[in-house]
Amino acid sequence: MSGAPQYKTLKGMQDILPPDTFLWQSVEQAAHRIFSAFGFQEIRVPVLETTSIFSRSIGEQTDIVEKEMYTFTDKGGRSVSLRPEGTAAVVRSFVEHNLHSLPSPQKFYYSGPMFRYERPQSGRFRQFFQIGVEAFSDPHPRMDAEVISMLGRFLMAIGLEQVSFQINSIGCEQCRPAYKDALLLFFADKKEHLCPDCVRRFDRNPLRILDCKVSRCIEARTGAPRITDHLCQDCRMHFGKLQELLVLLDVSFTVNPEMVRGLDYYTRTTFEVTSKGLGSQNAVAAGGRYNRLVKEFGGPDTPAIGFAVGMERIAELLKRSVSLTWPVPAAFLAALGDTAGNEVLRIADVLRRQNLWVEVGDCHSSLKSQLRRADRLAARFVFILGDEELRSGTLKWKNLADASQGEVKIAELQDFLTGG
RNA sequence: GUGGGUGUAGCUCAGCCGGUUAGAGCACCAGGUUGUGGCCCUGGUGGCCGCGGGUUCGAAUCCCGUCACUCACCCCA
Repeated sequence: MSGAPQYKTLKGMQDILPPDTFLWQSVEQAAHRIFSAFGFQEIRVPVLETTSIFSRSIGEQTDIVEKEMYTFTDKGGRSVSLRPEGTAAVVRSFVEHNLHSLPSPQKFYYSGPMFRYERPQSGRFRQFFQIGVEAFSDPHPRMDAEVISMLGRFLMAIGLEQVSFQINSIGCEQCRPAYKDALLLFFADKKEHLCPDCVRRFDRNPLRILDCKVSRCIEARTGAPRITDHLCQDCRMHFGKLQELLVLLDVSFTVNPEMVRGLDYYTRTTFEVTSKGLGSQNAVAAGGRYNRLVKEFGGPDTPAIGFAVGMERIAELLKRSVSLTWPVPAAFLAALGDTAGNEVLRIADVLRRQNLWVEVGDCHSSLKSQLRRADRLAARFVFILGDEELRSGTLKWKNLADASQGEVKIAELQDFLTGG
């Protein structure tokens, strides 16, 4: 064998291999099933977009835009970027194709790879997969509740129940500025008690001080004003109604006024689903309402709400509770000699047309080695075709699990396999 | 971008106070007489001991550098 491989995946990128891919498929199928029941339809958007689509929506000042995007100039001299998240591109598509003219509300889901140039760590990759949803045109908290409960149903469907929902409202353009001022006022004389990161946050994004993990910052922020106490009338009613509906829909949650989201475009409702035991990257899904983004993209004034779930993190959690299973062949056809080898190919073709997984042995290998291969694949049945069987038009069958065996006519093989 | 940890066979690891041809388990392949897998036995394939330099008679082992992986910070799904 060769030594160190010449080519490897880039840092932060990974191959998803069997049997993991089977797990991924089942998660994707569950998403399609659950989301469809809520009226969400799939949308597929490019992974590459004009850079400004992301910088404008996510926020020029955010880390994502400032230092984490895969941005380059294409051969036409345009600045393009691999998408660091899905919402911006879906909003672009919504506006570009006038999707507001579809029956309202317009509900979409998508899945695919996202890219951020970050230092990888547990649960964090440079290419990572998200399944996301976006619902447009409904400003009512009913839609917030629908989207959040759908996320809950999805996580339940895939068997992920040891998670906690946290919700918050970060207000709107009416009430958030005043809250920000209150926060700045509160921290103004406590600046020297804050960690260096938070001193920086004080100027750039004071809300972030609220979820700093440094103990002296936690101390410094006791008694800090809470966003939930500074919401305007409309935002407060919206948030209250949402909680009422979540209770009605049997979604258990906690209100976390200190939860801050990283993207600039959120208004009012934000939420996050976390799981213990994922290391520090413990969010498996997150989202929120963004009522101004469509308009900012040149579309009609359209409210919207969405979320994204992190596939790698979900898969990681599921791998601990579900044992990964490989699919097994329905039949392994062992043949002895050329004539039998040909016949077995013909039989395999007939069975495969019925979508049965059939493997064929090497007719020039010993029966022993063919059986060993069948055993390794854990085939449900082995069928043996040699000179004797060719003469009588039969096959010897063997059940590898209990070593039982018998005979079956070639013509009746299909019934044998599909009948029971 | 910052800090810690780790790099020996496909996988999990031993060897590491320097000393003969670098090991184990698992996995893989082949045999253990005629057309029967698993279990067992035997044999085999497979390592520039991450890479480069230094110290030394001699380096997987000590030193320096570098790269990769990993965890954490930052940030986030």
